[in-house]
Amino acid sequence: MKSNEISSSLVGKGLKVTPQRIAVFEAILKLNNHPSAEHILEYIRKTHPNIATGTVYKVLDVLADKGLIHRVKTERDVMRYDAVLDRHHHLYCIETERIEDYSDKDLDNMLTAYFKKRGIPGFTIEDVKLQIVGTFDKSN
Amino acid sequence: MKSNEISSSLVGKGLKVTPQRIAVFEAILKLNNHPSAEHILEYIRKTHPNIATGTVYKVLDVLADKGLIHRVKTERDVMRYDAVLDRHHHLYCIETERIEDYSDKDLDNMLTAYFKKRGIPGFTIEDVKLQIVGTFDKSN
DNA sequence: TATTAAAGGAGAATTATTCTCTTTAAGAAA
DNA sequence: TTTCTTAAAGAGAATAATTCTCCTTTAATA
Repeated sequence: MKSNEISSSLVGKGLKVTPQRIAVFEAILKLNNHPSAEHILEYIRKTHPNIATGTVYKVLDVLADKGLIHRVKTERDVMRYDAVLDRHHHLYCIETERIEDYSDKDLDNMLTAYFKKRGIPGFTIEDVKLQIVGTFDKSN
Repeated sequence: MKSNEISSSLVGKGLKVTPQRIAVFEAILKLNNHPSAEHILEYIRKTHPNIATGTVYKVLDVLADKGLIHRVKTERDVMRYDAVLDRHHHLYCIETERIEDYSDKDLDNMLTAYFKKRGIPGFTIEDVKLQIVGTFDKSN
């Protein structure tokens, strides 16, 4: 995603385009392994040394609220972030703190069909996300 | 689960049985809607007014590490806890911070069969948990 | 009952995040 | 382009959850 595409998606959500917002968005795209706010800050400060910590948190919040990024949570860790590019689930490594995306169209279709047929009484489903917990093989 | 059963499960994990550990475990069982550390503290202090905050956190940590309870995370919220009684998933309400358990044997069987057949290259699956996001119907 | 390693208590410290208040600048309008 | 308005950014204090340190107590075992 290029800088002007980022601008468009901000405008599309009725948000003002600012250098800080573009920087945060670019950082999340670049740091593609679910960076924390701190990772993002560290990366951005290379090019924007004076950006305020609170600004990065505010930008992450507004981007997440508008659905441009996702908040990802770990069992132990602080909040982490994820650009919303396509539907995917997450692989969580028990041993390390590694998180990877996992996309699986067949799985999604199966789940959609399942819940369409069954539903959950008293609850309207918006989204179903899998947390697949386990370990990455040593060779990785 | 009675107090002596809690004791047995602690012993079974090689843990010493202490009044504090029993109190924390009992609180999680009693406060069955995924209490936070603060909820647990508040509840325990009724009967154990002098328990140290750090003790509760340490007990939660050791119970979770030994697999006697689960850590549950919300998108926005602090860590919350859950007694491990059976396999279940979670319903997250977008509008409120409500979290409910969702058990579904058929779903579990379907997922187990799916991943048994397909697997994930380079990853050994230990557990698959669903986060079902949506809204509870008004009548609830 | 004496021993000892594990666990608990107290409170300071840390860390991620939010808040408050002021200043700046993006985007709309003149 | 300049002006205006309001959203956004900056700075840093405040907060809240959690962890740490160090000392004391106690559960389990001999």
